[in-house]
Amino acid sequence: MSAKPATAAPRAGSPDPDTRGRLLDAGMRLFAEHGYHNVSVRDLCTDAGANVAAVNYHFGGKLGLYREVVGAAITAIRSVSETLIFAPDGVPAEDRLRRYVQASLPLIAGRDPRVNAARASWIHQLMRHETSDPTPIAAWIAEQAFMPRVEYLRRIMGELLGCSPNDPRVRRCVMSVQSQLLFYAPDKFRESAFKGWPPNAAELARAADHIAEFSLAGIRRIATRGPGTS
Amino acid sequence: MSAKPATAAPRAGSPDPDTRGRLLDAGMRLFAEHGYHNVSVRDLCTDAGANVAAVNYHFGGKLGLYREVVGAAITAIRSVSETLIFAPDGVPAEDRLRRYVQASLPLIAGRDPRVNAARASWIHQLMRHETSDPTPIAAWIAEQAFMPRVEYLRRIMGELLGCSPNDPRVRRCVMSVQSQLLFYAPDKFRESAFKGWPPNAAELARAADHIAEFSLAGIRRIATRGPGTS
DNA sequence: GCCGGATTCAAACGGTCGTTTTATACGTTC
DNA sequence: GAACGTATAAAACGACCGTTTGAATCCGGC
Repeated sequence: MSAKPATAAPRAGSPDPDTRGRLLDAGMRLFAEHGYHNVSVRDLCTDAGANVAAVNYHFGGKLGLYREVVGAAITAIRSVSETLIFAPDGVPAEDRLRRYVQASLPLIAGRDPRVNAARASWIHQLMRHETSDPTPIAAWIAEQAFMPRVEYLRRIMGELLGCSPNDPRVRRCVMSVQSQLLFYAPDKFRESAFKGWPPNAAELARAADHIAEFSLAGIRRIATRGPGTS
Repeated sequence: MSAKPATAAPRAGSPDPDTRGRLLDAGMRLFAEHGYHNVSVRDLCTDAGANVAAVNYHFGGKLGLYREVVGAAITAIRSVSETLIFAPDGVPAEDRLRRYVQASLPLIAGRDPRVNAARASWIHQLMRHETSDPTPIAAWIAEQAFMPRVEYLRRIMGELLGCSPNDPRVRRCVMSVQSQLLFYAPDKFRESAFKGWPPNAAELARAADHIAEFSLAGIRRIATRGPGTS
């Protein structure tokens, strides 16, 4: 399978669109679908039309390919966060929360038509796999892909509650919102066990509206109670 | 050729406290910890001090042992639901929801001192594994262990919202509450990625209080909006 | 032509997997 | 004591795993 010249260095600046690229693509799809541990090197190479040895040659091993693919997904999700989820500080906190919820939910569920569906929900499917079966890079994924959005939510929540972002109520309200959103991440168990799952795009929009209003009311209620302990 | 001894009762009334019982015990601990796919028959037999062939002899295979162990856990969790989580219909709906949340959370997190910690959080750890890597009995687990509590929550929610349990708002409020609770299920990813996780018993009690008040306010807010669509 | 590095390939490595086979010991019942 | 069903034990089965090997192939530069 050689129709490409592939002039100079293999990984430095060269385009190298052949085997290496197809392996990255296959890794993105298969790892998201089945998780790191449930995809074999032979699966990847068959899908990419490459030889079994290609993964070791180009990435130094299965984990090397995983690392690279996760890195690409992280930069993708961070740029999506900046453009679609976050809003300038001038916007009222309530509206920023609504936007956060409305934009996050289709992204988490992998159904945002504006972005490559695979690339968008990728990191969430992947984190769900890490949840029960962590790889060596689990902490790195959390720090790079997850924490920026949590920090953003914490700032909003501090404003809504009228307290420091370090108040324990902030943390608990952040978890309340975030847990409702993550509930919609692709989930093989719910898909196979519950009828009507996953929800379609229209239902997803209604769910986002529900989560925003439900949570804003909850936050207002928590704000009326004194600062909590711990 | 023999997966089951045909004639006499190998499982019914016979004491058989030896290998078979130790395998069930090992299965309960190891499957909950690592999930079905990440525990090998040799792990189980080593832990139980049995021969590799014992699993096939007593349970007809690895899946047979899993089935039996899950069945025991399901009857355990259902009896716990009856005694600790549910309340009679006479109790006001708000109080029933509070009780549901307060009792569920330590159970889901595996930190209820009143019940065998392993047996209690068992089914939740297990469902988390099924989430990313389902076994053939995933749907059965959901139906037997999960749906009864969801149905109970739906009745409460119908009362609180003042509408039929079939109103779509009921379903969405149930998911809002349930997602906040399930967020606290044992989770290797969060453990390895976030400091301060998992929360201790005191923080867990505060979290339950937070979830109850947060959710009750959210529900009251949703109740003021007309019946939703879908 | 030929060289040298980059890439691909078929084959095999050692290892673990779930399961099966074969043989041996134990406890009853005849 | 012989026969029989039950239970455990050691060894092996075929399949798959991630990785490595070593030879074959390509291609620009000499």
